[in-house]
Amino acid sequence: MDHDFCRAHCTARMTPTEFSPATRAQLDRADALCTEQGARLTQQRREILGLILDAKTPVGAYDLLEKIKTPDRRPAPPTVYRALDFLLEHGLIHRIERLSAFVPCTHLLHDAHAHNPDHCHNHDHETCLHTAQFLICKSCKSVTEIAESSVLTTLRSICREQKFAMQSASIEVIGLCATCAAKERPASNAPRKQATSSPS
Amino acid sequence: MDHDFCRAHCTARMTPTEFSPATRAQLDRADALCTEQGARLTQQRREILGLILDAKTPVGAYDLLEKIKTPDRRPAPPTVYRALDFLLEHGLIHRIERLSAFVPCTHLLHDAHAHNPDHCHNHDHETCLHTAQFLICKSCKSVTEIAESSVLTTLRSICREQKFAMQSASIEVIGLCATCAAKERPASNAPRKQATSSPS
DNA sequence: ACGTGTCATGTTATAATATCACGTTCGGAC
DNA sequence: GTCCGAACGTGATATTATAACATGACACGT
Repeated sequence: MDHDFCRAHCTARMTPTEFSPATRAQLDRADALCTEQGARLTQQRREILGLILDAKTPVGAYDLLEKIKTPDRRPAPPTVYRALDFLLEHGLIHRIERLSAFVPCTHLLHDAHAHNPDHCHNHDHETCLHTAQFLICKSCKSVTEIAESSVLTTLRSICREQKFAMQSASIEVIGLCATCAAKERPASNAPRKQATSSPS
Repeated sequence: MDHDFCRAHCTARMTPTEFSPATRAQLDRADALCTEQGARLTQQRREILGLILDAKTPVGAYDLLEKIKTPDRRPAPPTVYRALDFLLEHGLIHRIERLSAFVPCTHLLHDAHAHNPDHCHNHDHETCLHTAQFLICKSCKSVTEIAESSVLTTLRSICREQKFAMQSASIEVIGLCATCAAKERPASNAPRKQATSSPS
């Protein structure tokens, strides 16, 4: 049948998700990083990473699983988890523990000089420490990665004192982002009127 | 029947788990804290808290569920989760996100002057911020709560800058405790950075 | 005593997240 | 080509968490 014939030709898959040029640029950078580490950013891993890059909020494993389904292809959870493990190991994404969800690491998001190793204050690849800090909005689930190196420095010195061999750390601050905080307090006990309740 | 008669008397349950005097003292303090907050540390919550206090490492919800089972009584998950929610809300335990498990808050563990509110540098009850920092040993799962208030202060100021309304934070450092680190490195005198490339 | 409200608990089912085990395929080294 | 290890497919299952609704226990006013 035509169908089989077609599949025999397009050996593995239909063109997967199409990403925007900006996303593709980020993916290409990720690819370069992997190559440099002697790892392969396969099509599948690339697709998962692209979806995480494009999402505005953290994405769960099963969300990803849904998104990569096609009429031809119904991947199972391990497919996604394997890709996520790879991306985590290579420092391309972070896991937000509080949400059981994933976000891209900022060093992929910010512009193209990305490859200069010493612009990464927070990603100390020397010591294999892939660590970051997040502000997580309880209401809209948005996540902001912050890079306050002093926090990490402090933690490191505490660990040294205790002879604790630090490998990584997660710092997650829960609360309300500026936008949501404004919404949730329409006319609270605050003495001042806070205007500017701008709708999103 | 005898059985019904007995139950009518011992209204709710058999003596649940028996705790050591030390644990009981901690539970009594927890009880006092609750009362002060207008909350009730019921028998059930007390039992769950006692089990968490007695455990040497973080305890999972389903571990607790197993432990509170008796021939008479086969509680379901919500029973445990409700107790845990209560204990979390009242600042008696912490959740370790990385392990999906629970540990007692140190202010219950350390001695009996407990009730002086201002010895709690780290539990800013004024602002309802119940936050702590943990060192988690990957190998033995032991967890140490540390109280470095400067970390929290730094985070708070970052949040202020970004107009982020901080409600709580989890800081979890992963690595190897002194004991396990010694075990895992039988004879590494190498000053060079050792390629620990694929441990986990 | 009687309803009534509230907090705590019981019970059944199911959702959401994550891993195991085992077989197949793919890509590169030789 | 042959071989090997990494990557992937697949089915089953483990682990963690919550929804939805019913019951029990107790205080309070009447």
